[in-house]
Amino acid sequence: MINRVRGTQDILPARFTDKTDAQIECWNLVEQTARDAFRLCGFEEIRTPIIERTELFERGIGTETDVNKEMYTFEDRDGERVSLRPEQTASVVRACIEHGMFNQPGLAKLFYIGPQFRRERPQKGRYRQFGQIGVEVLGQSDDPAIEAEVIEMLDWYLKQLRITGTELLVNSIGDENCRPAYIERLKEAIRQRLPQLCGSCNQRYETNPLRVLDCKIESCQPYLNELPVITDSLCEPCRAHFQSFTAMLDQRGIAYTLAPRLVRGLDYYTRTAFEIIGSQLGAQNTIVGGGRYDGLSQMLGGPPAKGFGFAFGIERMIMSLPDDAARSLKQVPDVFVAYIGERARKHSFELARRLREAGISAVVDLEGRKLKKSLAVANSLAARYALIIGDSEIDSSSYVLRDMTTGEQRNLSESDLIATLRN
RNA sequence: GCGAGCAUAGCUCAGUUGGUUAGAGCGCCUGACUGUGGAUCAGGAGGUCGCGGGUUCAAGCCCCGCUGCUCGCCCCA
Repeated sequence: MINRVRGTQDILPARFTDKTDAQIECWNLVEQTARDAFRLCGFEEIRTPIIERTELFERGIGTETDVNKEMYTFEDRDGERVSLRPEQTASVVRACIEHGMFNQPGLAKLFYIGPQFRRERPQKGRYRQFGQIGVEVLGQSDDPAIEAEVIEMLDWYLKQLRITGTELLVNSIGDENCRPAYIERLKEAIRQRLPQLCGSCNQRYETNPLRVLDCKIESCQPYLNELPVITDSLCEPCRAHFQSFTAMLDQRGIAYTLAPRLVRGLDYYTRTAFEIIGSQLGAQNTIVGGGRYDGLSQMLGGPPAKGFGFAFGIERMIMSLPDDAARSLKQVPDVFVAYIGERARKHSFELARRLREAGISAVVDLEGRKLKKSLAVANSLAARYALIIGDSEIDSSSYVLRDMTTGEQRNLSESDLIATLRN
């Protein structure tokens, strides 16, 4: 017995599993709804390789972080270091640079859907291979209208999925002009409180002071509230940008909460950062994270370009879905064709082909079962109708169509049959 | 990287202070019903009790090691 590798999942038809984030119906719902919602706003799909040069991710993330330890990295036969993508923003920006997409007029408004890989300890809603959907807007403009539009689109998407009870948190984390000075002020303030703060806060004081701000430890909370917030330290352009952004959310009637302690860990993030949190999952309650990353293109060796985007994990989105979300999506055949005898069997295959040509999904018994067994299979597949064909049906060119819900049966000619099955 | 829990049929689980042939429900197969599913009834298949070692007259049960899974912590691009 060879099992799947740790932290990966098989996505099965719902009738084979109760685990919603392993049901193909849920995945299709989340993915298809995204494609539809994003297309309405003029976004175009992009697919990038799941394998990239390790350097691509190291540039943006830095080599010494333990993010690196969580990458699947290996040496290719020719000695090149490659990694399974741990995120996709860098890949999308790389593709834009590589194909000169910034040279087209207007913005590149892109979305992607696909697997990503992080070698973490698996736990609830967290896998080593996980699905992610993301949106990126790249180009020369950093107009806050881009941010408001993207968030409105995301809001619409969540509404389409009937996910409610979410909260939008927004913040500005400044840029290279105002953030360094703020970080110094923050470190100074943290230094005063180091003895009172928890162990990981003490560690983050050294490695990533901004992250102290979103420590979840209860005993740290009173001290965190005393720390200076970045919103008070923004330079004038950043302050104006953020004000304009929130004003646009107001105009669009999108509710939000100012979250001055919402931060991002990496250097290329600038200005607007946001998250959408849900009530479903306790401490791990972030459903969507996003923000502006104006520094990334240049960091990857491309032209100066502004960027804004978000991403979310598909498994976690599925867990936020209402319970009945995927029920209507179960794929059931329109008709199951059952036959009696060898002559009818041949006839069934031909008839099934004509039904399929008419756009009707038809499943024929391939096992030579008795009528009774065929109907039992039709029942377990939840087929809407069963078609019963025997010698007398062939001779009279009139087939028995059985409604599997009511048990009602009608005799129909082939053309009436097709008309009925098409609804 | 750290911690906790779990591992018995396809699935969900029971299995007494260690006792002889390891059970149930659901599902699956066959039949009652030679051309009618779901309901009922009768029968059947399916298990190296995760793996390896130890204790014992005797281990699914106790002990040790390993592996796997799950859930936390850390981290979260």
